[in-house]
Amino acid sequence: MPELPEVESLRLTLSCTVLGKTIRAVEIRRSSLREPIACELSTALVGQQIKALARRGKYLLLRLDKGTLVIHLGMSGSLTHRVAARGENSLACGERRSELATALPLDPKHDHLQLSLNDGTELVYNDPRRFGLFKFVEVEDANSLPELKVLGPEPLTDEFNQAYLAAKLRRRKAAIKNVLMDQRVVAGLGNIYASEILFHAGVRPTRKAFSLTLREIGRVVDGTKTVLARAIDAGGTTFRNYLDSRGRPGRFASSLSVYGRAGESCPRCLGKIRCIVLGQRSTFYCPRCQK
DNA sequence: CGCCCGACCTGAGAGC
DNA sequence: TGCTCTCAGGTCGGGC
Repeated sequence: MPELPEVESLRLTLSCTVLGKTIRAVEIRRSSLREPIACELSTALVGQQIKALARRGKYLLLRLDKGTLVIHLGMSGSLTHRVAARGENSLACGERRSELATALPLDPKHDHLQLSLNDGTELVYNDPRRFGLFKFVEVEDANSLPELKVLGPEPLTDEFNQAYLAAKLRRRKAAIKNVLMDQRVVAGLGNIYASEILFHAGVRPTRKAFSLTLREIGRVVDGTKTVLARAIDAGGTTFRNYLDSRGRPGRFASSLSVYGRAGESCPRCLGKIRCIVLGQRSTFYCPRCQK
C-alpha cells in the first residue's frame, strides 16, 4: 500500500501530534508480521520518549531515548493516532487512565499493536495482510540496519540525479519500471508512482533500462521529484485503503495521470490508457505519449 | 551478480 | 445468499 509519499505524510502528521510524548503502555495483540514482533518490545518501549520522527524510503523511524522504532507498513498497514477509547477521567487520574485505555480496539481483527501515550492518546498499528514490520533496535542510527543499509538514495535529495541514475541503469536489461521499483537503486518508489513517473517522463515502462538516453534519464529524475513532491503536498494517494494518522484518506488519487485508469483518456493526448502486467504487477501507460 | 517467479496473508469485489 | 476467482500500494528467497 504505502509508498514514500504516504509514509512521509504519516511522518509529517505524527510530528505534530506524538513528538515529545512518552510511551506508557504497549499492547501486542498479534505478533506475526513479516517477522515476529519481539515479546520484549513492551518492556523495551515503556517509559521512552519519542524524540524525533524520520523516514528512510518506505520505512518510518521513531527515534526514542534509547533506540529507534522501525516501522514498515507493508502492503496494507496503517498507523493511526487517536484518543483512547476509554479513560475520560481528569488528568489527575492519568495513571489509571493509561491502564483503562488499552481496551477496545476499533478493528479487533487487525489492530495488532497499540502504544498508549502519556497524554491519553494512542498509536495503533493496523495491518490486515501482515506484510509489515514493527521492531525496536537499540541504536541511534537505524541506517546501519540490514534493511536500511541496502537502500538507494532518497529520491528527493541531490544524491538522486541524472548522473547517478545513468550509472545505475547502464548495465541493466530489466524493464525500467522494475528497476525504478528496486529499492537498492532508489528508495521509496512502488507500483503506483513508478507508473506515474514514467508517464511524466514520456518513457514506456517496458523499455530496457540500459536503452534510455541521457535526456530520458533526466526526465525520469525530474518526474520522480515532481510527482513525489506533489503527492506529499496532497497527503499521499488513497487508491484502495490507505489512511493517514487521523484515519483520513490521501487526496492525490484524483491527480493520478495513468495509474488505475485503463481505458480512460490520456490527460495529455486524449489517447487511450493501457494496462499491462510487468513483473507480475499492473502497469499503466499511454502508448502514444510514452516511447 | 542480475533477472524472474512464487510465496507470504487476508479482504474486497466481480461473476455465477 | 454464497461460492469461487482475481486482484491488491511490498519484500524475500530460490533457481537459473
